Amino acid sequence: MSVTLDAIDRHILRVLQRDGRISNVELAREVGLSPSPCLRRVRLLEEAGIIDRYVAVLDPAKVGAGLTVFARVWFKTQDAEVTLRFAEAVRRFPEVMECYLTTGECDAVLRIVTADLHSYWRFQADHLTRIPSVLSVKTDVPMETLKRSCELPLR
Amino acid sequence: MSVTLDAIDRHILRVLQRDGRISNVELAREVGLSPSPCLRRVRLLEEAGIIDRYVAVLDPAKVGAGLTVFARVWFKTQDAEVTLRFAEAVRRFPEVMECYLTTGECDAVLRIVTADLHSYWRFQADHLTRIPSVLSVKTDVPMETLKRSCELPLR
DNA sequence: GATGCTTCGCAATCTCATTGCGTGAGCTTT
DNA sequence: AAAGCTCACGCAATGAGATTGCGAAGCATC
Repeated sequence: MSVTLDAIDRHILRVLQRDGRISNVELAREVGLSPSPCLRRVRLLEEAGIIDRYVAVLDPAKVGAGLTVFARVWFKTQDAEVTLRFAEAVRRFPEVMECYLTTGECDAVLRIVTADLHSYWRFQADHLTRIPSVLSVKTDVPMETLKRSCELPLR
Repeated sequence: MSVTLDAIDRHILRVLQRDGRISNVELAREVGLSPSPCLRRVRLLEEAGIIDRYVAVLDPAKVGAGLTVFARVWFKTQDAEVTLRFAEAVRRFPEVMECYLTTGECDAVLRIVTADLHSYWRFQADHLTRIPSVLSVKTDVPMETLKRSCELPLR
């Protein structure tokens, strides 16, 4: 199912990326439609998978997830089996927010979220380095987060 | 305003992180409350800033943002002025999804989202390298994204 | 054991989501 | 150019859910 996005669709998506719980009545007003065609467009965007889902965004610091650590991972070997096992393991840990497979310097980069450094080291020792695929881990702790956005650019 | 999260609050947050548009009636059923105290808890979590906001999550590939590139940035100098200017510039670009200031190898790491490699190079040439603070940029293109989650771990 | 505090559930009201239907604009065909 | 077709719009009715006030129950304190 292919949907070509017109200006109104993009306007809807921009608004919903900022406020996913806006009422349809207000959304319609913002994009210059009446409620029913507006809701119809939203439903089409959902069915087309363009809107994947709606989520609540929590304040990391207030739920004990204030620290972001990047972990660069080296694998023991470079085969499909090892990669698959690693992917499965990584999916289980809620602390792992993002995981990318890379070429070059290391084999994978993880963004890991914990309460503080102590929690992180415990996570690394107890879980990360115990994944059978993992040979070694190096960590980077950013001093400051300048930006973290969920809003994809449209056009 | 400090709110201590009990088991029900964490349950609510877990559900809302998965489905930010669940009706209050169904949310109440899932966490084992009646609708009114459930809604009251949600409102308190919002007012306390624990729930920061609600957003629609789009499919990057379907809105022309299929490529993730990590850009490591080196600054010309290391003072507050340069950092501040850089932060302001970075905030303006919707393509920059995340930006971290780091120590060690480079000065900043950016996660940048574009449609494809061609769009990325254009963005880098036209915008990124033209930020006055920026001395040089090196890019890392992950082969594969194994995980990208919005859900913070609770407890 | 009484009092105060907190959080619950119930009920009433009101807003909003949802669906069906008629209308008009734009495009194709003849 | 007119007729026909399609698509998206707005309106209206209905039903579901959000929201608020109020009384009751649990728990701690004194």
